[in-house]
Amino acid sequence: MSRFSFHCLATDGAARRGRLTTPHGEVATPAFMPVGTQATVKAMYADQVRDLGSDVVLGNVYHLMLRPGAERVARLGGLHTFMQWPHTILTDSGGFQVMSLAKLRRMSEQGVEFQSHLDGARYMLSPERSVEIQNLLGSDIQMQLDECVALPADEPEVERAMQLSLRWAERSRAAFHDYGGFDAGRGLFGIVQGGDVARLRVESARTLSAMDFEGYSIGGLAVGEPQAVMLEMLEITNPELPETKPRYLMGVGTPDDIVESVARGVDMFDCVMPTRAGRHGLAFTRYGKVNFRNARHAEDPRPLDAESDCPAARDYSRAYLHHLVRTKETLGAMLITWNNLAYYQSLMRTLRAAIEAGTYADTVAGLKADWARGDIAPYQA
RNA sequence: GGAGGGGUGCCCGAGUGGCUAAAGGGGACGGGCUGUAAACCCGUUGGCUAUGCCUACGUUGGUUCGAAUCCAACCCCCUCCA
Repeated sequence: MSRFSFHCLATDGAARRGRLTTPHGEVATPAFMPVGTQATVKAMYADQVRDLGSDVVLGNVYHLMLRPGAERVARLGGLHTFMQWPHTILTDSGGFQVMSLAKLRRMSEQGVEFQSHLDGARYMLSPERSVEIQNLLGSDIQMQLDECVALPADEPEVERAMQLSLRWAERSRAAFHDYGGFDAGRGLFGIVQGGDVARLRVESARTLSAMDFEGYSIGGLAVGEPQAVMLEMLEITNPELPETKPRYLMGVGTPDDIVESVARGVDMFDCVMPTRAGRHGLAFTRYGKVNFRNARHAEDPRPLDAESDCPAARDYSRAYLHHLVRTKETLGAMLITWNNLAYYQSLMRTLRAAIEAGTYADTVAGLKADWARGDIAPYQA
């Protein structure tokens, strides 16, 4: 079993090509990590997710503590065994639910009291309990409990949440040792907060850096602010983080967000975009987005992308995908999710190769030109 | 032949005198989705020479200041009885 480690293999400007090692394998960075909140990447087999080139998937403390319960997962052999994913797992601490379930929680210095969205039962999630749960699950890359604030927000509110997150970072760090995460060779990431306020971002990043985490997450972005603001925050934050540690931009994003963030030194991403949008009939391709609900696909016999390696894109007609989406058939969600994750992972391969080759800027320019060109011409029968 | 029930916008369906171009579904058309309370959510959906007018609740006629709503006749559909 290997311990958590990170090595930078190449750089191109601020962009970094790296390799992250965890007890469950290696992760090529920049990496996109599919979201598997409830111990499944929705509409996908674990083997498929792996075959597309995913080195990591996410799980979520909040959802898994409610069902099936962290202790139960531990009794069943841990999350890797439970969900048939023998590779690296990253877990979110529940910090995002502080924002997304704002109406169902109460904050205190001690932690967050959630009222379950399932049955109304009350659960106390402290920084210590979150780390305990992540270790019960057997997570390789763990997140401190933090408070994620939706933007726009007033500066005092952003600062309060950021300072609280720093205090929780210290408690999480201690708990990570107490619950055996460090000894097991796992990693714990501190989470930079500070909203859209440069001063707060810098203070958060510097304070966390001094705590010597295995990696650093950048949270509280893509939560309502324009992309330009997010990118500006990255430019301010990343130079304050240790060069020797991985940087994870939480919850981001669109293909464009990803290429721009990699250019600013981000190593890891996760986002529900490819999976959720896929279930909703929206495909991501090298020539932009394709909305399969639209009537124009109804009699188009062409595949989504004849040159793709993914069967979902290569072997099925657009007319069929349109039909499956229209009829809300499960297979439609499966195929488009499959295509989307295939596209995202191929994009990440492209970015990694470009950094190695030192051609990142040109490569991204080419990608953007293709996206801007849009979908292939309308079908003429 | 008799008794009862019913005909509403693309479809189903609510509405039983004015607040009704007509609830709610569905369908159709489009948009959104960023550490997943999301196989979900949100718009639009009669026409026009548009702060108004026209057409429209089976058909025709009537009552009324005003009718999808009340009355009459007729045409269809359903159930039961002969």
